[in-house]
Amino acid sequence: METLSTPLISLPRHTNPPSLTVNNDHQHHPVFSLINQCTSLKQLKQIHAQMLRSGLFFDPYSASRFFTSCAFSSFSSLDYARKVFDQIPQPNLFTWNTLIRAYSSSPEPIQSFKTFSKMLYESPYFPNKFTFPFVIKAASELVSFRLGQVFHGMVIKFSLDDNVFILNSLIHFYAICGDLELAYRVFLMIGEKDVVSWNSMISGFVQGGHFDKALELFREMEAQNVKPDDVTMVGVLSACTKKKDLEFGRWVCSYIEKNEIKMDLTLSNAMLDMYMKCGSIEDAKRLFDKMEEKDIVSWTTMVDGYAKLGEYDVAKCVLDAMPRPGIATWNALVSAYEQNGLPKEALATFQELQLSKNVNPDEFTFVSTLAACAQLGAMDVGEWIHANIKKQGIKLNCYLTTSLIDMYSKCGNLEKALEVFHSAERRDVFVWSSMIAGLAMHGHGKAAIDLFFRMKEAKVKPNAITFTNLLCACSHSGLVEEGRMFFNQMGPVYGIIPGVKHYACMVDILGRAGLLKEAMVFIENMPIIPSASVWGALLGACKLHENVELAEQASSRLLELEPENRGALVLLSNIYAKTGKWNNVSELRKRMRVSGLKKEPGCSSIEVNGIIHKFHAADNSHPLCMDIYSKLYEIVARLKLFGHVSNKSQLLQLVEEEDMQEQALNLHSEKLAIAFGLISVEPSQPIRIVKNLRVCEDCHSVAKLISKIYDREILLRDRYRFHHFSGGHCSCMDYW
DNA sequence: GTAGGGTTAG
Repeated sequence: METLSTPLISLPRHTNPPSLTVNNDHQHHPVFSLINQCTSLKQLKQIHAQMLRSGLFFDPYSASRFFTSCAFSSFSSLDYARKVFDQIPQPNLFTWNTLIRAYSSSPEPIQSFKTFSKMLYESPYFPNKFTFPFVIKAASELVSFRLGQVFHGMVIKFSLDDNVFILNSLIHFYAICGDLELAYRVFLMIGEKDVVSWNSMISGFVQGGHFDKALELFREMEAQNVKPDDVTMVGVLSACTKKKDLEFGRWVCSYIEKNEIKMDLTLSNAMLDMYMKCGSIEDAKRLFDKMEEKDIVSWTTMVDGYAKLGEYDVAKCVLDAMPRPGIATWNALVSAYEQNGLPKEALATFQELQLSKNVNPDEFTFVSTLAACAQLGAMDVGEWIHANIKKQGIKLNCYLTTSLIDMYSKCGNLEKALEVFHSAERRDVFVWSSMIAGLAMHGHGKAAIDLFFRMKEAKVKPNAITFTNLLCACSHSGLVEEGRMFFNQMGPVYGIIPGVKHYACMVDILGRAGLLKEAMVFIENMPIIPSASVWGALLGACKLHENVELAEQASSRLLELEPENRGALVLLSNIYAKTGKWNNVSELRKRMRVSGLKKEPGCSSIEVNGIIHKFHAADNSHPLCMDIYSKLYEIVARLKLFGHVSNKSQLLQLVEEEDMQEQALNLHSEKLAIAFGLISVEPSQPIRIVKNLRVCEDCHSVAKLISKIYDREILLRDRYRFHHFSGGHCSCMDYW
C-alpha cells in the first residue's frame, strides 16, 4: 500500500519557489487526470499533499479543481472537502458556488445557507445565476418556505428573475412547500419555458395530488409543441398510477414508444409501478423480465405490487430472489400485511427482517409495525418498538408520533398516548386528530372537545378526519348538542363539506340519544345519498332503543344497498331476539343460511407477556383450556351468588332449552379471554382484551361484576370503543 | 470548469 513516503504519483518538482501567478500550463497539469483516477480518500490525500508541496495548490484554478473533486467524489467526505476549501487562500466565486452546491445535496443542506452568508460577508463576490439554483435547492430539501422566499426576493433584486434555471428551481421549491398557486405563478412568468419548466410544474401537480391538472398541463405542453422527455413521462405515468387509470397508463406507454422517448431506468420503474398499482401484474412482469438493468426500486416495486394485491408468497419469493433487499423492500411487505388486516403476519415479517441483520428498521417500518400492534392490541410489543425507536436514536416525526398515540390508545394505555402527545416537538393535523380519536374511544368526550379547541389555538387547521373523530367523541359520550354544533359548523366555519362518514356519525349521535325520529328526518334531508353506514347507524340505535318498526325499515334500506350485508341481518335478528320474536329470528337465520351468510364469528384476544392469545366462542384449543374453563365455572358460580341473571336477549340463535341458552352466553369469547386473563395476568396489571365485534350486554354486565368481585381492572376494546371496567362500573356509563 | 425536473415503503 502506498503511503506518503512512497508517493503514488510523482509531480514535476518546482526548482524555484512556487509561483502564485496563474500559469496556463496548470490547466493542463497531469495531476487532474490522476485525480479522476483516484479510488480512495487516501489517494486523494496523497495528491493533496503533493500539491501543497509542489505549490500547485496555491494556484487558485488548480486548488479549485482539486476541491471540486473532493466535494463530489464518492469516497471523500464533505468534511474533508471543507477542510480543503478552508485552505484555499482566496476562493473565487466558482469555488464558493461549488461548496454551496455540495452542501445543498448533502445530509446537511443547512450548511448551504451558512456558506452562502459567509460568502456574502467574507468574500468580495455577489451571488450569481449559478448560486441561486443551489441555495433554492437547499431550501426545497429543508422545505423552508421562509428561506426560499428570501432567495426569491434576492433573485429579483439581482435582476436574475429572467433566468430559466433559477425560475425552474423556484417552481420546484414552491411545489415542495405545497404552495402550488405560487409555483404556477412562477411557471406562468417564465417567458421562454423549456422542458424542465413544464416537467417541474407537472410533477408539482402530481405530488400535490392534482393529477388531472398534471395531465391537462401535459396536453397543453403538447399543444405548444414542446417535446416531452423521459422526465415528463415519469410525471405523467405517476399521475396515471395515482389515478389508477390503466387505460390512460397504457396509452402513455405506447406514446413513449411512438415518440421514441428514451427509456431509462427511472422511466421503466415508473412504468412498472403504474402496471402494478393499476392492477396489471402481467404487463408489469413482462416489463420486469425484459428490463436489462434493474435496481432496488425495480425489485421493491414488484414486491410492493404483489404484496398489496395479497400475493404474499410471490412477494416474499421476489424479495428472497433479489440481490440486496433494502429496508424499503421489507417495508413494502410489512405494510401490505398490516393494511390488508394481517397484523400478526406483519409482525412476523418484522421479526424476520430483524433476524436477517442486513438492514435496520427505519421510520416506515416502525409506523407499519406500530399500526399492526394497534390492530392487535399488542401493547408489550408496541412498547418494545417504542423503546427500539429511542434506542436507534430516531427522532419522532409526525408520522411516528401519530402511530405511537394510536397504538397506545388502541392498546388501552391512554396515559402513555397523552405522554407521547405532550412531549411531541411537532404536532400536525394527524397528531392532533389521533389524540382526539384516542380520547374519544376511551369515552372522554369533553376532553376530546377541549383538545380540539387547543388545536385551533395552535393554528392547526382541522381536516375531515379531525371532524370524524370529534363527532365520534360526541357520540361515545352522548354529547348531542356539541355534536350538532360541530356538524353545523363544519362547512360554514371550517370549509369542510361533511362527507357520508360525518352524516353516519351524526345519525349515531342522535340515534344513541334516543332521538330516532330526528335521526330519520336527518337522513331524509341528506344532500348526499345515504350509504349503508348511515342506515347501519340508525339500525344500531333502533336496537339500543328497541324500536322494531324503524329497525325493520332501516335494515330493509340497508339490505337494498348491500344485499349481502350480514350486519344488517344479524342486527335485525338481534332486535327480534331482544323483543322475544323468536319466530322472526329463525326466519332470518334461515335466510342467512340459504344465502350462505353467516354471522362474523366473535373473537377476543389478550396479550400476555408479548404473546397474543386468541379465543373464539366455546373455544377449547388453548393449551391451558382446562384451567380456563374451571376458572370460568368458578366465575359463573360466584356471579350467581351475587345475583347475576344472564341476559338472554343477546342470544343470536334460537336455543330452545334454558340451560343451553345460558351455556352459549357463558362461552362468549370475551368471557374466555377474561377467565384466561384472571389466571395469567399479574393482579397489579389490568386485563386488556380486544374484541372484533361489539361487546354484548351480558358480557358487559359480567365484566362489570368481575371487576368488583375479583378487584381487577379490565380494559375491553370492542369494534367501536373502549370499556374500562373497575369496581363494578364501566367507563362507558352503559352507553355504547 | 458550475445549474433546474423524475421512480419504491407511512
